[in-house]
Amino acid sequence: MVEKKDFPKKENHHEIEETKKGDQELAREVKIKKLAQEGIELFPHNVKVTHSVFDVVSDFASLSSEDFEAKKVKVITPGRIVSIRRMGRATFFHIADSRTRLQAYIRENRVGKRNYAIFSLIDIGDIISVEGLLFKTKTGELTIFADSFTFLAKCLHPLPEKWHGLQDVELRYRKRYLDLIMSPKETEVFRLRSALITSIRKFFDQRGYIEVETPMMHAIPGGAIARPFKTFHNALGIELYLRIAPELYLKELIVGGLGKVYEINRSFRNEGLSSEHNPEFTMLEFYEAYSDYKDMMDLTEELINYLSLSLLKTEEITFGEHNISLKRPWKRIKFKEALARYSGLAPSRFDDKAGIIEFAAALVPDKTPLSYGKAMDVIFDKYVKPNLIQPTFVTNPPKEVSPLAKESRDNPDEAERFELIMGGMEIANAFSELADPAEQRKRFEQQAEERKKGDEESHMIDTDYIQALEYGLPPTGGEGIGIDRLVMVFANRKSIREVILFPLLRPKQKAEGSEE
RNA sequence: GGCCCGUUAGCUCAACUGGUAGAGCAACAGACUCUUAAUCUGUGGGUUGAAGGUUCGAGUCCUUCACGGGUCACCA
Repeated sequence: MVEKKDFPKKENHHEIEETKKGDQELAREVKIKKLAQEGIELFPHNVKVTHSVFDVVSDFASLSSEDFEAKKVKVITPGRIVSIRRMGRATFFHIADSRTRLQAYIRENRVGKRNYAIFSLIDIGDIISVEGLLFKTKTGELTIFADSFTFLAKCLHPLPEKWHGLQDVELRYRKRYLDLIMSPKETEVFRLRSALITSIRKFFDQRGYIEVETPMMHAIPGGAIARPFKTFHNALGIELYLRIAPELYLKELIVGGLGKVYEINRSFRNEGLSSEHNPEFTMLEFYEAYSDYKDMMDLTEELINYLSLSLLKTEEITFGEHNISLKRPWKRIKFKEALARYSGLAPSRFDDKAGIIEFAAALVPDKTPLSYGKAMDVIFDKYVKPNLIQPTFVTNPPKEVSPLAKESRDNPDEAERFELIMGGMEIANAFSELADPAEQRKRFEQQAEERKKGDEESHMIDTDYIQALEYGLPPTGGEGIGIDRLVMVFANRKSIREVILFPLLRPKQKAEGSEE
C-alpha cells in the first residue's frame, strides 16, 4: 500500500501547474530534444516576414487559381499552428493570427526529406513562419505551398480542444492568452474596445477638449461616493488612496482655465465584484466650462450615437434579449417620476419621507438606517434601473446623494444631475457642477456627518478642493461614463469580465496540507 | 458577505436510486501526396478540486475548506 507521504508535497496551485507534466508535455520535450540535436533554433531572435495571415487572406482570397499560376505570389507568413492533417508524405495545416486562419501545404518532395522529418516534430500550438507560393486547392481554399518553414516559438503545452475551444470560464479569465488563441471572437471584443476609446478621443479632440492625466494616488479620495483602496508612501510617510474618481482634479483644471478637459483612465473602488463591477474600472470623465447638465445630455447623446454609427454602423444595438435604439432624442424622465412609474407607488407617497424610508428599508433589511435620499436611491436601483433598457436620462435625483452637484433651479431638494441608464445599467452620471465654495463646504460637512454615523462611503472634507472653488469655478457641466459598461452594451456582453482582459480574480490559494 | 449551482484525462463532456471511472478531440505507434472537425488500425493517459466522515463499498451521501458561475446587498 502506498503511503500518503510518498506523493509529492503540494506547495500551491501555481507550483503544481508549473511542475506537473502530463504525457503530452513529455512528448513535446522529446521532440524539443530531437530538434536540438538537429540544430534547430526554437526561439530565434528575429524573423523575416512579408505578410500576416490577415494580410494574405484579405489581399489574395479573391484571386483565382489562374491568377496565382500567372503571378506566382510568394509570401513569408508567421502564425500559430492550430490544426494539422498529416497524410504520409504531405501535410495540410492551418496557421492563425488573432483574426483569421490560413491553410498551408507541405510536401516531402518539395522541402526535402530532412525538412519534412523536422516538420513531423511540429505540434499544434507552435509558432512558425511559412515561406512559399500561394495557390488554391481543388476545393478553393487559399493555401501556402511551403518551400520552407522556420520555428518562431515552441509551445510546450497542448492547446484546448479545437472544436469546442476553451469553455471553462475561470480558465478563460486566468489565462486570457489561451482564450485569445482559441477564440478569435473574443479578440473582436477587445478590438472593439480599443476602437471605441480611439473614437472617444477623436470626438473630444475635435471639439477642442484636451486630454489630461490627473493623479491616481490621492491624499483624500473624492469625486464619488465609494470606499477606497488604501496604500502607503514610504518616503513621505503618508497614507494615500487609489482614486475613486478623477473628478475634483479635473474641476481644478477648469478653475485653472483649461475650459474643456477629459481623462480616460482607471479608477478604483473597494467594493464587491459582480457582473457589472470590477474593482478597477475605466472611466471617461469630461468637463466643459460655460455649460450645464442639459448640455451634457446633448453631448452624451451625440457621443454615443456617433460611436455606434462609426464603429457598429448602426443605431440599433442588440443587447442580450433586447434591442436598444440609439436614435436621438433619448428619453428624459425625472427621478421622482421614474420612481413612481416603476415602483407602483403613488407620486404623493413620496412626500411621506418616513413612509418611503420604511418602504426602502424593507427592501434591504440588513442596512443601517437610511436617509430619505438614500431610501429613494434604493427604490430606484431595485425597481427603476432594471427596467430602463432604452437609453434614458434620469434627471434631478435627491440633492443629499449628490454632494458635488448644483441644486436644481426648480426644487431645492433635487440636484441638477442626471444618470444615463441603458440596458438596465448605469452608464453615465453628470451634473451641473457645484461652484459655490460655501455651499460645497456645507455639503462636505453633511457627508462627514454620515461618515461619523458609520457610512464609510461618504465624502471626506477636501479643503484643497474648496479652496480651488474659492478662486472661481465657472458654470460647468461634467460627466463620467463607465467605459467597461459601454463596451458591454456595444459588444453585447452581459458580464464586465468579458470586456476586461484581466478581470480581478481571487488568487488560487495554498492547497490544504501544504503548511509546514 | 448571504443563498443557489458547479469543479471527473491536456480540452469538451458522460457515468441511473451508492456497486469494475468512459467517449470525442488532443497525445503516442503505424498506413496514407488536395486534406479541412481528414480517414483507417492499434496504444497509453485519472490521488474524480482538497481534507475529513458515513458505508462491506463513495465521482455519487454528509461536514469543512478552496476556486468559479448565478443571484441579493454596496458602488460606475
